[in-house]
Amino acid sequence: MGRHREFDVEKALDAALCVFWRKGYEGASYADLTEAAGVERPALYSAFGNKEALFRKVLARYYERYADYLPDALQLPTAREVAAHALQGAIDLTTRYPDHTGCLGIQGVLAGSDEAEPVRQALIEARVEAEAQLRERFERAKAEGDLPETARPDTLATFLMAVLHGMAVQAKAGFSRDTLEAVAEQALATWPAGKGDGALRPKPQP
Amino acid sequence: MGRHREFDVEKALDAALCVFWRKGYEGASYADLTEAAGVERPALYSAFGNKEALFRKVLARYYERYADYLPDALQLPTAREVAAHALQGAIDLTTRYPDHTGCLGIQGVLAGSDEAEPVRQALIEARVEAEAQLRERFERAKAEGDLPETARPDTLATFLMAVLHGMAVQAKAGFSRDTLEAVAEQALATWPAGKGDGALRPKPQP
DNA sequence: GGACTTTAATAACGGTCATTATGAAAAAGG
DNA sequence: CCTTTTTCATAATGACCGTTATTAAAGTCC
Repeated sequence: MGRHREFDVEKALDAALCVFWRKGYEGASYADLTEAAGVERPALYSAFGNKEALFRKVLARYYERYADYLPDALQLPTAREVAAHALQGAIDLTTRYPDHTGCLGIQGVLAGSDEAEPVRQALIEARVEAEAQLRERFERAKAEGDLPETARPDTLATFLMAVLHGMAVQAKAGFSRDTLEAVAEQALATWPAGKGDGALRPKPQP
Repeated sequence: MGRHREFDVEKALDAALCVFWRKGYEGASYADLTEAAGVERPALYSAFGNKEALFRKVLARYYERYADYLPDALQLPTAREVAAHALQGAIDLTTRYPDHTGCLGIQGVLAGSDEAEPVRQALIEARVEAEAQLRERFERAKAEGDLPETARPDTLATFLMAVLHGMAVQAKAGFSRDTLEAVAEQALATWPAGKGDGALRPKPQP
C-alpha cells in the first residue's frame, strides 16, 4: 500500500551515471544530480540512499552496461585478441559519448579528498579484479601455447591495464578515437607472438 | 619599509605542493594548505593570491623541481633511450614519496567540478606541450635514422604519454616500483628498432 | 469513505568551502 | 618618538556542500 513512485528509477540512475561520469564522484553535487534526474533531493535519498550508496549503484550499472567489454574479451581464443578487444572496447567507451568522455572508473581513483576514500578504495578493488581476470586469462593462454614460455602474464595484464588507464586519461583530455586507436595499435605491436597468431599482427615488420 | 614576512615562502610553497600532490586541486582545502604550511589563511592569500594562482605557482615548481626528467631525457642520443629515461623518471617520481604517490599533473586532469575547469585546461596544455616535445624529438630521431622510416613519431609520442599516464594512475593506486618497471619494460619491448640500437633490445624476438 | 502508508515538495539544518574585512603587532623612515 | 607601511591573527562573510525535518499529496486496504 502507499503512494506509487512517480519517477523512473532506471532513468534517474542513468542520469546520475552521466553526471558522475562527467564530473567524477566529488565534482558531482546533489544539485547536479537532482537537476539531471529531474527529481527532488529527498526522492534520490529515499530511492538510493546517500551519495556514496548512489555512486556504488551507479558504478555497478556502469560495469554492467557500459564497461562490459572485458567479459566478452576474455572469451576470445587468443591472448592477443583478448588484448585487442579490450583496447578497442575501452576506446569505444571513452570516446563514444562526447559529453562524458574518459572512464567513470578512473576519474574516481585519482580524486583525493578524504571523504572520497571509501569510494576510491572500491574503484581500486574493481581495477584489481579486472587485472586479475586478465592475468588468469593470460596464464591460460601461456598454458595453451598461445603465449610463449618467456611471457609473463602478470606483466602483460598490468601493462595492458596501464595502457587502458592512459587512454582513459587521454580521452578525458579530448583525444580523438583515431589517435587512441593508433596508441592501441602501438601497444599491440609489442605483444608476444603465440604459435598460432603470427599472421594476425596488423603490421608485420618488413 | 614595513614589517618583514615571518614565514619562508619557499617552504610554504613546498608544503602546498605536497598537499596538492596528495589530494589534488579540488581535494585540497585551504584548511589543509594552511595547516601544512604552518601559516594563517590571509598570509597565503597575500603571498600567492587565490587558490588557483597558488596551484599554478605550485605546478610551475612541480615541473621545475620534480617532473624535470623530460628535458634530460630529450637530450639522450637515441629515441629508445629517451623513452626509457622518461619511463624511469616517471616511475621514480610517482613512487619515491610514499605519502604522495602518483603524478600531481595527472590528478587534476580528471577531477571534474566546474570551478576546476581552468586548472584542468592548464594541465591539459602542459601535457600537450610535453607530448609535442617528444614528437619533435622522435621526428629528429627518424631523420637521423635512429627510428625506421615506418615509425610514426606522433603515435610513439602519444603511446609513450599513455603509458606514463597509466603508470601514474597505477602508482596512485599503490603499485610498487618493481611492478611499474615491468610495465615500462613491456612498453619498450614494442619500440621500433633503429639502425644503431638493435643490440639494446632487452628481449629480441626469437 | 476513512485510517494508514508511502511518496513528493519545500525548506531548513549544521558544516565546510574559498575569500576577506578588521584591527593589532612589527618594522622602517623622518 | 611618531607616522607610515606591511604583515600578522582573529573572525566573519556568503555560498554551497550533503543530509534531513516537516508538511502536503497520492494511493491502498478495511
